This record gives sequence, C-alpha cells and structure tokens, in this order.
Amino acid sequence: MSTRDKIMDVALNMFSERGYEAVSIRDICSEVGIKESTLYYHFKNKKDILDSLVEKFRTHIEDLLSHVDEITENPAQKKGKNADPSVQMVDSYMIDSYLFDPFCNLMLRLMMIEQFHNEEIRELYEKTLFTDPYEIQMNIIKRLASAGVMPEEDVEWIVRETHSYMTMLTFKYLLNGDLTEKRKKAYYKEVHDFMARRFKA
Amino acid sequence: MSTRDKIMDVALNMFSERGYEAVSIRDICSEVGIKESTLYYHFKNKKDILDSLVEKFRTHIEDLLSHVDEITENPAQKKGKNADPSVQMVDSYMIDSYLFDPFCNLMLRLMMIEQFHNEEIRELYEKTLFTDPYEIQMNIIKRLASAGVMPEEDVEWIVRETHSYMTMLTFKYLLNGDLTEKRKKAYYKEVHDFMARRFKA
Amino acid sequence: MSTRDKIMDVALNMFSERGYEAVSIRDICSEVGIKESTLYYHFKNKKDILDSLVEKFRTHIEDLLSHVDEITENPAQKKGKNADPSVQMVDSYMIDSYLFDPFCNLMLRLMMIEQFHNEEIRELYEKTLFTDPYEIQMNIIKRLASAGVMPEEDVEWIVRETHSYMTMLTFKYLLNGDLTEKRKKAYYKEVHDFMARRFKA
Amino acid sequence: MSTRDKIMDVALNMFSERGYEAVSIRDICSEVGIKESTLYYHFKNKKDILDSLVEKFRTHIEDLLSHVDEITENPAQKKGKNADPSVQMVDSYMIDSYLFDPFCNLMLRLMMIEQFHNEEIRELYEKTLFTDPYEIQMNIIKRLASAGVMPEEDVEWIVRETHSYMTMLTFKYLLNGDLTEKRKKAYYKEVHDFMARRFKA
DNA sequence: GATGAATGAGTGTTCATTCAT
DNA sequence: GATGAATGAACACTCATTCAT
Repeated sequence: MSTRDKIMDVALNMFSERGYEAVSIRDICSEVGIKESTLYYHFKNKKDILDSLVEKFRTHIEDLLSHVDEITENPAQKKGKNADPSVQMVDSYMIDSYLFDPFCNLMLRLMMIEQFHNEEIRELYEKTLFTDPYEIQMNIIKRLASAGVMPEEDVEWIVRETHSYMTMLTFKYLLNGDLTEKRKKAYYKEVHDFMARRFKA
Repeated sequence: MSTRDKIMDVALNMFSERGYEAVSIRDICSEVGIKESTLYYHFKNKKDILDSLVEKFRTHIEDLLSHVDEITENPAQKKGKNADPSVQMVDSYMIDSYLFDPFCNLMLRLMMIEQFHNEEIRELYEKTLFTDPYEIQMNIIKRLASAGVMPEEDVEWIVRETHSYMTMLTFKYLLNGDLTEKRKKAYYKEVHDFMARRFKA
Repeated sequence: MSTRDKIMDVALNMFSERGYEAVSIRDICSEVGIKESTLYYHFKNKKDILDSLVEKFRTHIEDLLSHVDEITENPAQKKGKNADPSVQMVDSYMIDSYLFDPFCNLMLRLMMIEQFHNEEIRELYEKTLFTDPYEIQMNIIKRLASAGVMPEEDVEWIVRETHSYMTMLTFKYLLNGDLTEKRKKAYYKEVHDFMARRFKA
Repeated sequence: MSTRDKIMDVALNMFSERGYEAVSIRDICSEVGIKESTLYYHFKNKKDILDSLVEKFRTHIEDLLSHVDEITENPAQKKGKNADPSVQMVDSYMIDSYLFDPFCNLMLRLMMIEQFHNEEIRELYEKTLFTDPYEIQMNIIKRLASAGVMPEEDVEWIVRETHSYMTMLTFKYLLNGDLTEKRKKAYYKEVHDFMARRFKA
C-alpha cells in the first residue's frame, strides 16, 4: 500500500472511532510510521484527508449503485433461488460489499459522527442511509410486482416496512460499537427472520 | 439559571454538535460569559461536565420510564380515545417529553457521537434507543392483547415492526441535522400514517 | 515593568533588528523569560504585538508633535540663545526625545524594514520621516521670517535644504547599524556644522 | 533566462519586499515553477542565493563605478550641453542605469532591510548609498572647480548639499513603496528643480 | 463565586534540506 | 537538470488546568 493509502486507511479508522477533530495528525502519523512533515507531502492539510475519504466513498458507492441494477434487473427471468423475492431483497442490500465492507462501514460511522456539524457530510449521510436504500427497494419491489410475484397495491408499504426494518438493524448492529463477528451474525439472523416472515409467508 | 446550569446547557449544545473532544473549555466559557478559571469552581475538570450531563440524563429517563407505566397500565379500563391502540402506542413514545425534548434530543445526539469510543455511553445509547423502547412497546402490546384488543399470536411481530419503524423515523428525522419544526412535522406525519395503517385498518 | 510591557520592549528590539517575520514568538518569550502560552494571555497573536507597537508609536508622536508647537511658537519674544534660529531649528527636531529616543529610533528602524510590504506602515514611515519634519521646519522658518530674522523670499529653499540635510544625516547615522554613542556624536557634529554654516553666516 | 537566473530574479524580488528570512524556498520555487529539490541543484542552500545576489551586485556596481569616471573626466574639454555643471551632476548619478535600474533598486531595498543584522551588507549599504556617491560628487565638483567653472572655496559645501539632497530624494522616492512611474517622475522633477537652483542661478 | 496570570503539553503546519532516482 | 519522498526542527497558536487573590 502506498503511503498515501496507508494514511487514509489509518485516518479513517481513527476518525470513525473518535471523530475528525479528536484525532491528531500526530496520532495518524505515529500509527502509519511516518513523520508529520511527510504527511504534508501527501495531503495539503488535515481537512484534505477527510475530503479525500469522502471523495473515495462517493466514487465507491456510485460503483456499488451501478452494480445493484444488474442484481435486480429482470427478476422474472431468473430461475431457482434468485427468483425468491426474499433472496433478491437481501442481495440488493449488498451486505457483504457495503454494510459489512470495512471501508464503507467505517465511512458510515464517520458520517454519523460528523453529520451534526458538516452539512456536506449530512447530505451524503442521509442519501446513503435513507434515500438511496429506500429507492433501491422501491425499484426492486416494483419489478417484482410487475413480474407478478407480488400484489401491486401493497408495494409502498412493503417497501416502507422493509426499509425501516433494515435501517433499524443497521443502526442497532452495524453502527453500534465495534463491528464484531457476533454483531454481524446477530444482524444476519434478524435479516433472515424478517425476510422469511415478510416474503415467504 | 445558575452558572453551573448555564455551563451544562452550553456544553451540551456544543458537545452534541461537534463532539466532546472538539469543544474546548474556552468555547464553553466564552459562550457562557465567564472566565475559564471560573469553570473550575463549578466542575472538577472537563470530563466532569460530560459525566454530570450523563448523570442528569440517567435520572431524567428513569423519571420518564416510571411515568410511561402510568400511561400504559390497564388499557382496557380506559374509555374513549385512549383506548385506541394507536393512540396508546404514540403516547408511549413520549414524543414531546422525550424525543422532542431539547435536553433529551441533544443527549441522544451526544451519545450517538461518543458511543464509538466510550463503552459506558454506548451501553446507555443502546439501552435508550433500542432496548428500552422495545420493552416498553412489548409491555403495551401484551396488555392490549390480554385486554383482547389484539390477537395474542401476532404480538411479537407487531412490536418488532412498530419498534423498527419508530426507530428508523427517529434516526431519519430527529437525529439528523438540526431539530427543526419542519423535521418534527415530517416525523409526526410519518408516525401517524404508520399508526393509522398498522392499528386502525 | 509589566509582563505586557516587557514583551513589547523585547519584541521591538528584535523586530527592529531582524524584521517582524524573522523573529519568533519563542525568541521573544525566552528573552522575556516567560512561556509561549503566557504571551498569548497578553496578546491575541503575533500581529497584535506589532499593531500594539505601532499604536503606541502613533500616540507617542502625536504627543511629541503637540509639544513641538510650544517650542517653536513666538520666536520673536524669546530672548538670548533661544532666539538664535539655528538653535530653534535644532530644538525643533527633538533629537533627544525623538531621534535618539530608544523607542522612537527602534520604531523608525522597524518601519524602514516593514514599509516595503505593509502599506499602513509605509504611510506612517513616510509621514514620520518626510512629511511631518518638512512641515514642522516650514512652520518654524515661516515664523522666523515673519519675525524678521530671515528674508521672506528664501523660505522654501531654506526649508528644503535643511530638511534634506537633516534627513540624510538621520539615515546615515541614526538608521544605520547600531545607535552607538560614536554615531550619535558624529550626527550631532554634522548637525551643528550645518546649522552654523546655514544660519549663522 | 536560465533556471539559475530565474531563481535569483524571483528571490531578489521577494527578498527586497519581505526580507530574506520571511521568504521561503517554497515561495521562490513555486513562483519560478520548479520543485524545491531542484533549487538545490543550482544553489548550495538558501544563504547561497543571497550571497550570489550580493556578489552579482558588487560586480555590477564596480562596473558602473568604472563608467562614471568616463562621464566625469575632463569637464573643461567638453563642449555644449555637457559642460553645464548641473547636467554633469545629474549624469554622474547614473539615474537610469543605477537608481532606476530594477536590479540595483531592488538590491538597495534588500540591503536597507538586511543591514540591521548583517554587518557585511551594512558596509555595502553604507558604501553604496553614502560613501561612494559623496566621493563621486567630490571628484566631479573638484574637476569643475579646477576647470574654473566653480569657485574653489565652496567645493565642500556644494558637495555636501548636493549629496544630501540627492540622498534624501533617493530615500523619499526610490526606496519607499513600489518604484512606480509616478514616483520616478516626482523624483526626476525634484532633481531638476534642485539642480536648476543650485547650479544655474 | 469569580478572575488574572501563568504553564506544560499538545495542536496543525511550514521550514530548509537530503537523497535516491 | 529535475523530481518524489522523506525528515527533524521549528513555527504560531490552543489546550486543559492551577493557584493566589
């Protein structure tokens, strides 16, 4: 990993735990193993590290968002397991590549902390945790409905319920304390219980 | 308001926006209108301000929790409007005296920020936002069920759905950006839409 | 002397020798014998020290300028030595209380250094070394002329010659290297030689 | 222009405005358009830039000083306009090739700033602005006197007056703020007024 | 109850310089 | 000739805290 990448990695870990302001350049550098002056060769100032992280996250989620379409397109054509709405729903959350992904998870924590005094981050936070997921679910369920797998009239409330349940679980298990295997498993279990009840019954 | 109270008030406002570490004694004192040395007459050190806030919050919610029982006891005996399960549910959330209450709302924000590196606060955060509300709902709905207002077998999932919906709304509207009248209204609307659908239909 | 005054004193000595930018807060504090943080109790930042010096100088020269009038008023009424135009001219320069005065002399040096990149200081520098002295001489010589001690028609050129000579001497002896007794004496001698030739012959 | 020359040029411009210490290698390099490490290919260290500038200036004024003799030799043999003492005096100051010359003017400013804490520069400053010009005038006027254009007995005071007037004008117009066309013109006018009065009347 | 004055440790950042490429 | 990457020392300034008054 390049020095620049190492700095961003260490900075994100620290920022997401203690907040941007509470982490000092000295903290980052001593963890990375460089002198403070070296950091300023790679970043113009402390804010630039944060901005670079946000920028990287933006690019990253744009990538993910373009992938989610591939997953959820043409549900009717899919055979077997994938046709199962509950499986599609779970897949659409990209749990492993998004919520469990260390970079994304830490960015969510960082945004959770910083959103209260940084409007740019607040908007990204709202979009990432509320707006985008809701929209994605809406698309999927509409497709499932038009494919006849689901009754058309319930679409809105199904989306709302699913979205609220998944959101609550994210805050409860994935954005609360360290992201341990235990918490991941508890999250997974609750997701599957919910999906089983909601889409199979 | 006493100087001590003013300090706690100002500190909470600042801590909940920028985080404990990012706020300096200077910031607090210049806002309160006292010299830094004066603060140390009222508080042992910076940490003591935070601890006092947490302590005040603990006492405050214990108070609220004891009240909630009065609200939710003996639903069957109540007449008219209060017997409506949806009204009882909404009441039980103590929206005005808890989620909308400036002190409580700011404390929730502060805990949201600090929970990632302070286990004591994390536990209080989890209890306050996830464990306690779930339990309260469970009690209420069980009472409603045993009073025959609701079928016994659905109790668990009704609680889960309600709790997840209310939790999501709290994060989306009340712990996101400033607590404006606009956000409060949007929150209220969504709460009533949900209750209407869930308990009246 | 108060800590604040000591800081200003030391700062002026250093600024006037090495220039504002080249002097560090550390330099000043170690000479004064205080910690850097203490300096910031007395001054809001480094620039504030410079501004305070400039302000003090402004007040100081306004004081001096009001005194010069007393010296030069009503030359005709004065008897004996003071009626001698050359003595009046020399007096009017307030050599001991201005050019030789440590505070003023160091301020002139400081302004000489800083004028090239600080328009506020440049204006004060121009006023102090060129505009004001010229005007003062003009007033005195006009009074001497109207008192009949001097022919009216030569007034302008007498002022110009005197002013240019005195200015040159100031730069040559008083704003060049350390202000040693040797340089002061050389300056004095040249002043008196000039006055003797100009006003006695 | 070679990179080395560009560096010296930029450095002189910056040094003469803000002082040697206040200008950073970074400042110079970013203006020149090279990386800091590149500068060290051309100069041993920061001090070396200053030394090179001083050395270049020394060579330059030696050149000028040898030229001045050609201008002022054998005044009696010259015919027409050049025989006019006032014209010779003005010429001898080499206004365009020295005082108005960008390199020399900026070097004088730099020396004015640095002389207070650098004895080598102080000596050069004194020689350049006081000693040499006085000597040159003395030579010229002595020649004019021995050629019978001027009475022998006044020589010393004519030189002193001329030198002081020209010196004062230099500080007032050419070493004060930016060297604008306006200031150049004001300087020129005053020079000619003085010469007209001193040597033509 | 409150403050003026001080401090040691720490903040983010810039400095001139080096050296392998 | 020029650069990318690094560094130790210094920079101006802020931190939480103390203590005599």
